[in-house]
Amino acid sequence: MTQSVDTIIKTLRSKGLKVTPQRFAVYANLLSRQDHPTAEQILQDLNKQAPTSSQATVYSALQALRDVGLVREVLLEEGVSRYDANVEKHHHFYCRQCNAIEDIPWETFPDISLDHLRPGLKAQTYEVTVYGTCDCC
Amino acid sequence: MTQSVDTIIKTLRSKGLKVTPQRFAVYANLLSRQDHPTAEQILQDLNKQAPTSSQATVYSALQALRDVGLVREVLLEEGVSRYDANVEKHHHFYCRQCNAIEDIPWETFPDISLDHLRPGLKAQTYEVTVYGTCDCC
DNA sequence: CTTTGTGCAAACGATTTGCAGGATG
DNA sequence: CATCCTGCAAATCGTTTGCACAAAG
Repeated sequence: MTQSVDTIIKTLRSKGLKVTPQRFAVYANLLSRQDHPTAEQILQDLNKQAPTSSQATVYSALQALRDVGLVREVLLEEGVSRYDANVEKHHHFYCRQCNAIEDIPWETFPDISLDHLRPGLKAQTYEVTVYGTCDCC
Repeated sequence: MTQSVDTIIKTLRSKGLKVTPQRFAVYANLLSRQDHPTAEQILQDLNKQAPTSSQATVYSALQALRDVGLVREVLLEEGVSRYDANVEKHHHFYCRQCNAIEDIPWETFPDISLDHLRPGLKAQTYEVTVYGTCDCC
């Protein structure tokens, strides 16, 4: 999942986004982690050593990345958006104990047929969310 | 899904909740609708004719109902919690156009085996979320 | 009567916005 | 050099809380 600086820059440019240190940092940070951090956590992480980004900038970077489809928003915890740089089809596991979110590979479950939905609903995609507890809990 | 006044009162009592007009109204309102309203929408609805409940009361009623398992919180829209009086196992359809949320009966999809999750994850339940557009969109 | 619920207004936390400077393509 | 981005502070929105009063069991 970790990519070279050049690749990241090319990806951002290919989506028409100007490459700034802050935006690069947000996206690179997200690509480098396997958890699903909140905007606040990313901000903390980026400013751990030295201040590099402001709050508003992190929020707007995430918005831009989401708008161009490089980042997905995950709504599983009350009150906060969490972010995921994995935009391939996949499912999620949510730990009710520690609120950890983990990706589940798409192939883990057999494909579900959406043919039996009530007529009138036009389905585009689906995903499975599994609730439980993880190792550390 | 609509139940008699008596049944609703008995249900609330059976969960150890004091039956007040406001709490009754919130629960009855939720039972009577098939959409998945926000706290704000319930408040509006209840106070449409005449003011019956305050904002804080609706929020605390929803909290109480959720705590005893009579109501489920649905997190599919950014920034808001929506509520569902259907606490049976079921799936959800989310309309990306109008943000409508609709229940999908559990039997619509074949049961998924959770046996192939990475070892270490203890699954309790799962649910499928289908994204698409609905009739009116 | 004791406990729990209600209502108001103020407090809160996550996210957004307005606007003046700065950096990018 | 025109456009888009950054940072700050103030604003907004959903939700929670403190506290005095009222109602339920």
